[in-house]
Amino acid sequence: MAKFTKTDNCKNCIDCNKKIPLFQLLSKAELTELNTSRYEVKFKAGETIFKQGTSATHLLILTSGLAKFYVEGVQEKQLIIRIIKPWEIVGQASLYFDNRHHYSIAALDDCTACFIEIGSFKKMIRQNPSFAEDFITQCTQKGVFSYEKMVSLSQKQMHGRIADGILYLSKKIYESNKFSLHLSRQDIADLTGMSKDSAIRILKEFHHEGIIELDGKNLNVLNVEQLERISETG
Amino acid sequence: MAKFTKTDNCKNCIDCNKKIPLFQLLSKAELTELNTSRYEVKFKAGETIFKQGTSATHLLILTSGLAKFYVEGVQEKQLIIRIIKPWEIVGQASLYFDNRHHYSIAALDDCTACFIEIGSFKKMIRQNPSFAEDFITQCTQKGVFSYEKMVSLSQKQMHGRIADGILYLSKKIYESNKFSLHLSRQDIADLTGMSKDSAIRILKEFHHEGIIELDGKNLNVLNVEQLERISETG
DNA sequence: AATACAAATCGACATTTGTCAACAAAAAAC
DNA sequence: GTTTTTTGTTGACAAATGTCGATTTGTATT
Repeated sequence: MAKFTKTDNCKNCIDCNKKIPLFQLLSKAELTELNTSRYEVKFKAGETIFKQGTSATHLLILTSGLAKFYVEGVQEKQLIIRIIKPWEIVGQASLYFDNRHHYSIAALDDCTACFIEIGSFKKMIRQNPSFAEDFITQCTQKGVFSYEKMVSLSQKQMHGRIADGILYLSKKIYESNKFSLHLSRQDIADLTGMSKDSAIRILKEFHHEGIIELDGKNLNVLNVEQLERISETG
Repeated sequence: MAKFTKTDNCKNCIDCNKKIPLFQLLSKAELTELNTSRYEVKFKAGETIFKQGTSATHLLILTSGLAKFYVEGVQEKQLIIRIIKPWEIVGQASLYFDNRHHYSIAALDDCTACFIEIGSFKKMIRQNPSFAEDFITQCTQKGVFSYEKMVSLSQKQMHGRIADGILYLSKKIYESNKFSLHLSRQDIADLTGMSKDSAIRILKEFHHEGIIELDGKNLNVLNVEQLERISETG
């Protein structure tokens, strides 16, 4: 079980101000108010942070570590929608809907998570229009991202989907061509909607063709352009 | 080309009040203000209402007819995300993002469309917190819908996807077990992420098994429970 | 009614993808 | 350091799905 601990990552919401663009729109008084309702918990790699179907009372912000955001599909299969990085606000989907988590989140790494009570967050939305606007912007961006993901999952063949997955990790998550993966092969399969065996096969193929260099968890993208070409042609 | 016409469907935004829940949160003054920036256009079946990639200056509300909301994927293929009915507000995704349409909308039927200028809509969001909240609710609902769609597209086999498609049309769009389809077989394929030939095959199969009755465009869902079972098992 | 054209249908076949079993490698537990 | 367990890897095969061409049906036009 996760330990309930105060950490040094984020002593106070007023500090978060610097890390989270959305919070820069809040006054010091508002940040102080958010701070009173927040608490922080540490999770070990593999632990579940949010479980699909449970009730949603708090929003989540990671202050360290990485997590996977996934939905539980048919026959125990997971579909990883995206990877969660520090300073991203997670939980919008449940905010005004039915107060249920419609997805699960699990730590890929040792994580520190800050939880913000939904009520106080909603209050900010009501009283601070700029905050509301920025929040809506984030929701709509996620919408566009979803459409692209649907196209990838439903219209591209395995090579295209793996290319999309690698490009996503490289550009959006690790922001580097060379990185040490937090995902297992099964996770990569769940991210790209295929069987683990197929994911391994395509990764190996890319490796042999010199598009990537993959040794265990160490991934090095050698030819971004070709990955992008594969992504576009499907 | 679409004719620019005033119609009787929606003479005034103040009437829309009755049809669109979101608009019930607006004061008469606010509705009047929205009304000044709106205009109405008729589209014939097949015409494009929004084209992916063009700039988004207005939100759309159908006052009559049906339309398909789709993204243009790889190799000219379309992925139909959902069907648009009258009194639903469309265009959120572009509102605060980059003012581009990230999807296309085409009339499936003769349609009457009401266009609301984005600026005046944004003003309502800033000045009316309840309006903003309700709007956010809609965005988050769409998010949850997207996750379910991704699971359907990526984890279910053709039978499950066709079942999902039929259930969606029956429950959400036509709100009846028996209806006259506005979609072509190709559209059904684009909605469920498969080839036209495969869609036809599965539909025929369902027909022969007595799950549905399908004659041309006339669809009658005979066994909802079985469709739901097929949807769940994938 | 005759024609033209698009949509729907179907079977045969090719390709893609998943499954399974066996094994190797790595990590965790002892 | 050894054992156990998990994770990764591979090939052979089976199942799912797409493609193609031929044919039929339906719809619009003359």
